[in-house]
Amino acid sequence: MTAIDEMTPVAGSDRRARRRQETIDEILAIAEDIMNTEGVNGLSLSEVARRLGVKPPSIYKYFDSLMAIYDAHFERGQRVHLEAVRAAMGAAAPGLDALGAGLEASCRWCLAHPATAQLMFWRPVPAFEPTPEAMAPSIEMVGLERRALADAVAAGQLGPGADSDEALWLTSIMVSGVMGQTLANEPSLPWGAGRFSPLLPKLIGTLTALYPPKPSRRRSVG
Amino acid sequence: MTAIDEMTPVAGSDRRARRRQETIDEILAIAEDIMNTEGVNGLSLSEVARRLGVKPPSIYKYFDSLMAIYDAHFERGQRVHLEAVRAAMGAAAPGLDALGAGLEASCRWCLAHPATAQLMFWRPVPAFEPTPEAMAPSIEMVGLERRALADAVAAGQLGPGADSDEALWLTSIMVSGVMGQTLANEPSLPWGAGRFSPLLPKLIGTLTALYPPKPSRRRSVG
DNA sequence: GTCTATACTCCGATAGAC
DNA sequence: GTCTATCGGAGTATAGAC
Repeated sequence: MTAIDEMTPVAGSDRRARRRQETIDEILAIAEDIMNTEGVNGLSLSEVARRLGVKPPSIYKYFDSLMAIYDAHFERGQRVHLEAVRAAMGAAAPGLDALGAGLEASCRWCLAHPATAQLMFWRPVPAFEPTPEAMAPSIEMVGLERRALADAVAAGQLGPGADSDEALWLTSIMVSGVMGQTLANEPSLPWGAGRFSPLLPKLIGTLTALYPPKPSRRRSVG
Repeated sequence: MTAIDEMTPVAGSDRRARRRQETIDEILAIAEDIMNTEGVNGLSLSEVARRLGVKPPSIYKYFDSLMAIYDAHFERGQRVHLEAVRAAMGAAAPGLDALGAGLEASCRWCLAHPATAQLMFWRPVPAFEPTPEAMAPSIEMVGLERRALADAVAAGQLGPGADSDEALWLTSIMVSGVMGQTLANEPSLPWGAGRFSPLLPKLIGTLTALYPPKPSRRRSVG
């Protein structure tokens, strides 16, 4: 539930540009705080200004509109979330391990950024439509998961049917289900506690039952 | 996406009381329409009055506040949803069939009433806390599912571990995942179409892999 | 980049006449 | 049970002085 803090590097090392970027970062962090406490729809330009210690018109020097703040936060969320998942997958063995590690990292990140996760994955603000640029990281995200499934098939951990859109959608349903129930019912419990989050590994394990590998020549099975 | 229409029977057959109840029903139907088009948070007393053809103060003759409208709609949603699930389960064979039929009926109902479902299961309005009376049907709902799991164990369709809280939570995760992905990504497709809703039976089927029945003396296996 | 001032629209809710 | 009138507040956004 801490705000995304990201030291955005600034192109020219101009002091003014750096100061400006800091203000933008601060606005986005405040916006996330507001959404976490007031709900995603509770974000307002006026409240951002109030907490930043300026008057509402000043915000327009940094963002064109309230929706622009939503969009910038959405884009940043997608990007940081993607990096968290990528790092977790990279630290695990390719295949099922990487898939499980990535999905757990995704859930942990969503639990730490509940409002951002809702904005990204549940679209509770009808008036907000993310720009294509903001959506870009999510395409890469799908690619990561797809590759992990293919690796699992290549390693003999899953049957060939797992290298498919269907398997991808099944995993997204499982993660979405665990996250949805966790965020709605026990948002303040740490990951691994409560009724739902401990069940993620068991759910991912069902992929093995859904796409059983050929029993011959499989690697690393206990 | 049609509004819940419910002919609420009125105690005394007084004409005035009947007319009043009709107005209340109409207000709730309008409220659902507004939430379906403007988002759950987009509900406003003024808009209800506008569509009903009266001035905002008149609404207060029927509901004490905006939150009272949320609560009445929440309570009605829980009740009607429960009845839909109960009917579907009652028409199926006890055990896994009834469980699957109930969960599918639940999903179909949620897809037909997306805003109500979000209000009931995702709580997107932070200022709204349902009253205990409004929550009551959801307890009965859990009982129905729990009984179906127990029946499935008794019938030898699932192993004894399925008569458990864990199995209950797993099914709720599966349903929540399918519904969340469907409502967020393909809310206007009919049930059974698209990427996610066709996968519900497959997910429920994984219960058999998670809680395998004793291979002896099982009934009705293909 | 900050501010004041302003224009505008919307909201929930209440008082009191009819 | 309807209305008018009103209160008090919220919000987004722009114009223009400094």
